[in-house]
Amino acid sequence: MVKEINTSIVMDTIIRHHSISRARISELTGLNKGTVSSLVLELINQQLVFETGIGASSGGRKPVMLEFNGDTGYVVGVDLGVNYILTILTNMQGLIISEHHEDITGLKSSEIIPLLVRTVGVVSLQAPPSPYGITGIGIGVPGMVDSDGTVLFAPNLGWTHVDLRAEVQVYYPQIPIFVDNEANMGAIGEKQYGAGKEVKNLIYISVGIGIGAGIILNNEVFRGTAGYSGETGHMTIDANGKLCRCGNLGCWELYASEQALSTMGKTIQPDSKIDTLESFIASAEAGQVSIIEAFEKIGHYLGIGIANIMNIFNPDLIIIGNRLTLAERWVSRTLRETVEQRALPIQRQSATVQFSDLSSHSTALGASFMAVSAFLQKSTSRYN
Amino acid sequence: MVKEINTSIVMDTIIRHHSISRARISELTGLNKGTVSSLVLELINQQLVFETGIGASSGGRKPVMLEFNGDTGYVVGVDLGVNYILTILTNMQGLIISEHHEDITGLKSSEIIPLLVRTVGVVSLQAPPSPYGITGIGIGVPGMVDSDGTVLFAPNLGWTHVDLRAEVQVYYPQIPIFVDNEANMGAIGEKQYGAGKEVKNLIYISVGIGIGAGIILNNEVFRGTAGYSGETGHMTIDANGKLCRCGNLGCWELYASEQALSTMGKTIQPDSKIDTLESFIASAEAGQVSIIEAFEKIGHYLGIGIANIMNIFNPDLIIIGNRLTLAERWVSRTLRETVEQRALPIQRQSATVQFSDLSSHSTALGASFMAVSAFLQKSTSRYN
DNA sequence: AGAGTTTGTACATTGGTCGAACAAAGTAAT
DNA sequence: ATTACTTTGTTCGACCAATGTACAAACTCT
Repeated sequence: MVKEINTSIVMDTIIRHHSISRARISELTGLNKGTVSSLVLELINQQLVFETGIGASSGGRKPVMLEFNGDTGYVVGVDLGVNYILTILTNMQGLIISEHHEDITGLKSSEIIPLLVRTVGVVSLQAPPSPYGITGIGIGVPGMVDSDGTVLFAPNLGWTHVDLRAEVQVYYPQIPIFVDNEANMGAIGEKQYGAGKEVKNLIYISVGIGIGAGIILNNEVFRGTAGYSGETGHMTIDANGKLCRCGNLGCWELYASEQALSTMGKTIQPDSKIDTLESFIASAEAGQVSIIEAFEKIGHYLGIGIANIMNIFNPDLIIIGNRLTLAERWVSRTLRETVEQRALPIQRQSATVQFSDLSSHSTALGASFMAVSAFLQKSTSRYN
Repeated sequence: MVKEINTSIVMDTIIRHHSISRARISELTGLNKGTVSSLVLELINQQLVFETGIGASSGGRKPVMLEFNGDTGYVVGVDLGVNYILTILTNMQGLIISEHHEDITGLKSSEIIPLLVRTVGVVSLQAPPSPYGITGIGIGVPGMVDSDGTVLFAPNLGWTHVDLRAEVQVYYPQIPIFVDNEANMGAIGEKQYGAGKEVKNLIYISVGIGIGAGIILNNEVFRGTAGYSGETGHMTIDANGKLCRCGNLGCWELYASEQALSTMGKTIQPDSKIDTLESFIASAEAGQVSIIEAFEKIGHYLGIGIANIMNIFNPDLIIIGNRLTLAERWVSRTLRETVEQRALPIQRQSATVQFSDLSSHSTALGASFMAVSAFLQKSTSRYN
């Protein structure tokens, strides 16, 4: 039991430092040299770690460097979007080995899951031979997910109470499957592989058709009591504002998402069929001032909500992800100006706001990391 | 190291169950009977626990019941308000032994600390003889406090960068002192002794002149990266609303605090000197409709912010504390109606909203508990 | 070449939990 | 009352895993 914890600590240290000697692990963790030696031996036997060679001396015997064996197994990460499925195969270090993109516009919900399973199959076949094979599948979904992997409500997919984990599990009975909200997965992705590596408290704001947030506090995802935290899109920012379909007035996402953009677009060009984000971007790139101004307005309103989040959480880092990052160029300035004006000075000092590092891969990478994390936990526990 | 953890577990179990046998502790914790026996023996020797007698048999030998010795020592909790100091002496179980209230309206900040120290002395003298004596002092302050116990900014006291802990420590060099934000202390108080006992995620909303929040997530206070979380009073709820002195527009506390009430009062009766909360309450009790409507409006706006907090955190419980609880009668209805209308249905299902259980003592009790908690941690650790 | 460093392993020691046995104290049925 | 069965709490040896010490190996520096 103590051993499990120590094994985890050693494993984490090796992963974090990429290449490290036993002696240095002992220093960093405070564990005895002998203890480290024996734990490392077990990890090597499990093929989770290997010796890569001799390092540079610091005045004495040269150290034997250890590395995490990123290719000890592979995992699948799925970003199930409103109109696409992005499926990736990564090794244990988040290196993308294979990637598959599928458009699902117009598909019925009953067709989506089989297709999703098929894409998992496609990328899995690209996995090189490895000691552990495919060790897990993670899936990020645009909706509320409970702790059993059931999608309770995904408005933009039209799903209610779909037991996604169970349905996928049928096809892969042996492989652990993890389903979570797309914003949580995005937050995990950024924390692990993106801008949030060095950070304890980060909020990932997923701006697509609506707005959701993945909340990482003290290095762990905070899901709330029932798993429904992060519904920031329905935070009121205008007490007497527009009516949202949720019943509330002045919800943030009515002012600062693709849906807001679409509403603005209708005012600008009532009979145009410019409606997708891509088409707005094209117009902006072509220099259409009214569209650029629309983006700037979106940036402004994003800033208002972000200032709120700063004031409430005092995070290290706020990352803006999902589709609206495509418009960073036009929303960024007003966003930053608004945060500058509106957040408390003391909050601005400690927090950074930035757009996603991993661009469109945050969620898929986060999903794959959930599987990696579970695998490592199992492997370093006694009963595996 | 393992022993410390197990000792803590045993101690917690005893405290939580008030009266419990060794056998039952072993069952509940999963620890071996022999292990529990030996750990309990040490706790008894430390006078933290004692045997209270024989319990009821469940078909075999009668158990020896164990109880936490609440009177093994005493702690002081201070609620430093904007115009009062409330100082209490409690035993280790939060039982108030002595209480002292002091009005500080009009006092200069240089006079406050000596007075605070004096009140601590007054209540301390009421402590009965005990094995450990006064084991700690906790102080809740209406402002931002860093991890060193320095009050960085307390606008309503007019304090900037006051090293409160150090200044009090001078008078009590041997006693550990804990300084934290008043809302954090309130949240701790409610969690430990009030409505939040059974709950993992609770947000305590302190509504006084401004609004602050104490955030408890997964049973622990969440303070944010630099310790400035919970500044919910400056959450924008009206994007184009009134200008706040913080520089932002439409801050929550402009619409839902004593300061909001005071603003409304000026509109209702421009030349009246009815300005304090107490005078508004007196008017409402006298049946003055315009004042009652003002309270109802406050309730409405409180509801808007609370719905936001529900949507963001998905907590088990939201507790409204501090001065405005005095007006519960008039704000409660509109508050609940607004939350009902505005929070997502799924959030309302899992969360409860209520006014403070401990009325005006939440903060002082929370402050005293911080001291208790630190004492127990020290006592159950090896080096004490 | 010799002295001093650093790395990693070997082994006895130690702290602390666990399991099993057992004594003490009770209940329930005959 | 006697007997059988439960439950509680302690004792004691076994065992697991971390620690400290010693030491060999490998290296640097003078």
